[in-house]
Amino acid sequence: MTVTLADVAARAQVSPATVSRVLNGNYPVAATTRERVLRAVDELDYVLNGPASALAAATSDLVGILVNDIADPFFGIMASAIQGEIGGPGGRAGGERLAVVCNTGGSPERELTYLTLLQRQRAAAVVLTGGAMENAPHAAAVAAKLRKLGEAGTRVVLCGRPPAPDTGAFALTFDNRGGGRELTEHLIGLGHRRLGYIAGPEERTTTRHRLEGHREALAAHGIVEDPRWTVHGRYDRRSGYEATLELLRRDPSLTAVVAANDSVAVGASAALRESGLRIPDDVSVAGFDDLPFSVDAVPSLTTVRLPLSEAGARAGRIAMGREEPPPGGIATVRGELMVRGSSGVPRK
Amino acid sequence: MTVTLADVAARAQVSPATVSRVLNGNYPVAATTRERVLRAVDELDYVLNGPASALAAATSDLVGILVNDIADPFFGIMASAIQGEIGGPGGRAGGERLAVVCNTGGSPERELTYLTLLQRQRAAAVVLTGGAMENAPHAAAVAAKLRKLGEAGTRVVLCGRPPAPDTGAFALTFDNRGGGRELTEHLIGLGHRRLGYIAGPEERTTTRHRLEGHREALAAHGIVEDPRWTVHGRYDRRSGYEATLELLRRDPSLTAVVAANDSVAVGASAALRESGLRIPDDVSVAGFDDLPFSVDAVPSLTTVRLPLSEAGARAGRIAMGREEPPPGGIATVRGELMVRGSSGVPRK
DNA sequence: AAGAATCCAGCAAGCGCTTTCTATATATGC
DNA sequence: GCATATATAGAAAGCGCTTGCTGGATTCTT
Repeated sequence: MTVTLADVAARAQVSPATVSRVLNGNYPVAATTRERVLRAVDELDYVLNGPASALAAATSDLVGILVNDIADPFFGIMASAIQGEIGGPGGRAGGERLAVVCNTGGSPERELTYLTLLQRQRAAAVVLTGGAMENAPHAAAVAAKLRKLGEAGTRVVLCGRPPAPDTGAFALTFDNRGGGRELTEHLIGLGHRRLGYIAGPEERTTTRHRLEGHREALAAHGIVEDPRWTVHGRYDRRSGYEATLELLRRDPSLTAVVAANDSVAVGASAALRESGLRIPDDVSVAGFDDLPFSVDAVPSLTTVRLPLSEAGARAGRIAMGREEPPPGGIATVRGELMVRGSSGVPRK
Repeated sequence: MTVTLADVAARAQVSPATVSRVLNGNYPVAATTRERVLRAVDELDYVLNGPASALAAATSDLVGILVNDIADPFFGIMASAIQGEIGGPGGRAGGERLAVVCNTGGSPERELTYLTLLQRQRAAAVVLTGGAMENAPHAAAVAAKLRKLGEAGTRVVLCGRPPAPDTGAFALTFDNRGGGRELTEHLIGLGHRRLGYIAGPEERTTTRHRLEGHREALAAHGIVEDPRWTVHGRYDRRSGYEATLELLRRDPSLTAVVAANDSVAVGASAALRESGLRIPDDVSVAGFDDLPFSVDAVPSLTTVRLPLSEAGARAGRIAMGREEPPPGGIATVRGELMVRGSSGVPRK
């Protein structure tokens, strides 16, 4: 059998209550007693039973982090930053929390199931990262879940996600629309008038906002968009590669390709190169996020930097109640345009 | 108050026991009764209390995945594959398990603390990914923990990590040494005789094995290594960049740079380019892992492909008891040499 | 058609901890 | 020195669920 609190108590010749108090350090215990208990714990190699503790105390030390794709550094970086603030192990004693990353794979059902599982575990906090699905019934279901979680005392924070009104969740929203606009404006400023756009998956807020920003910029400069200039795909390299080929097929006269994110942009670059086009001489390329590899692309990628680490850290602190939530519960995080080698004046 | 089993039972006019059995589906319940219970669950929006359930049943549905750096796709890809097999949500009903990713940040203490936390939660399984620290006392502590976990019924699987003898853990080990040897042999075959090596952090099995493979290849071809040719660093781009500058300073006559992994290789490439050296005309570059971005590097990166996804999936299945563990509990996973544009014959 | 086998549901005893309340022992005030 | 605060430890009542056991109602056997 595994060692229980009672065993420790017996060995230290105290009551179970005392052992519990020593372990939790939330009640005065005489130094000599504490000493004795600690020794017994050590000798017996006792490990607290988490579920029992959670049940009795009606609290848990679990913090959930939901990500769309854990293999994507975009999420990895945020998750890492969040986890860093959760303390996880490494934080000072007592505040030991198990930060767990849950990979939804972009599936609405999994997102919901994970939320239920976390609710079931009575998680102390939940951080949802990245764009939300825009499917109406699902959005409503998620909102309902978040409200429930909040009511049960779980702190809910959205990081890089639009606010969820009436759920009590705090939101750190990325200004995807603004970033998209700025990026395209940069390209327009260089002289581009025929711009292809590789969008992310449909029904995702991130996809829509970035695309809207792009279109705002076009509209602001009186550029009439050709419907053939937009292709939807996934947020990965391969998708960028294929979409670019498609774009080129539809309109070989494009002088710039704006991608939904950096991975897509890298795929796009590969497709352009293989099509015999030089970057940026023949076609300019732009990404979004400024992931670590973007600066190493050749030529280095023009993109919009999102402070993923900073935002994640802040979300983590808010989730832990260690930082004041933003006024109104909502804060907008801006991106910063990074002009690099992949964008230049259009070819004649 | 939150809804409890008893509330559901009352509403469905059955005993709590029956509700529990309906929910767990491990005991015969009349169809009409089940129907009634399910309706009550729905109407009350009941969510099982995880800790209570885990306590009573003495089991948990938590599966832990330990990674060194969640922001690194190397781990992200494995974690994703593991989680995919854990079922997590998405697996068929009943088998719902919460796969949680724990980020150790490469810190021995955090690794240990996470293991304790998982032990505390009575995790159903634990998968440790990536290289282990070689610090002796720590290794012993981890081994002891793993043994304890195993004894408590937690299935322990190592993925991309050397076996931990006498712990009962199953191991899917990457053949880092063999891969390193093959890679360097390729370079030697091209004619290189002066090869720089950017190793990972010291006291890590992955670092050591790859380096040993490299040296085996050198030795096998009678190449005497200059101590100045090896630099240690972290497993990231920046480290590769700095180490390469250092390498160039120490011996500008190097004709090849072998990196501990792809990220480091990309950083190395950047440093070489900025130093006015062409790849591979002036200096060849090689990485390890074959992460997704490696094929997009310019020139594309010669590297050793590790089947991260496949290995992770297999580890996940073994952890879930859905696949026979390898004979002897240990399997070696080989890498595959990917010769691409970044390696060529040495300059004259 | 009576006894045996089969179903299905309930009772109740925990699972291992936390915490309120109570009891004892020592310290403090006047 | 006696009454009153102040520490410290214990007793015991759950927390919400699972499950072995029990028993009444059905169905099967011969």
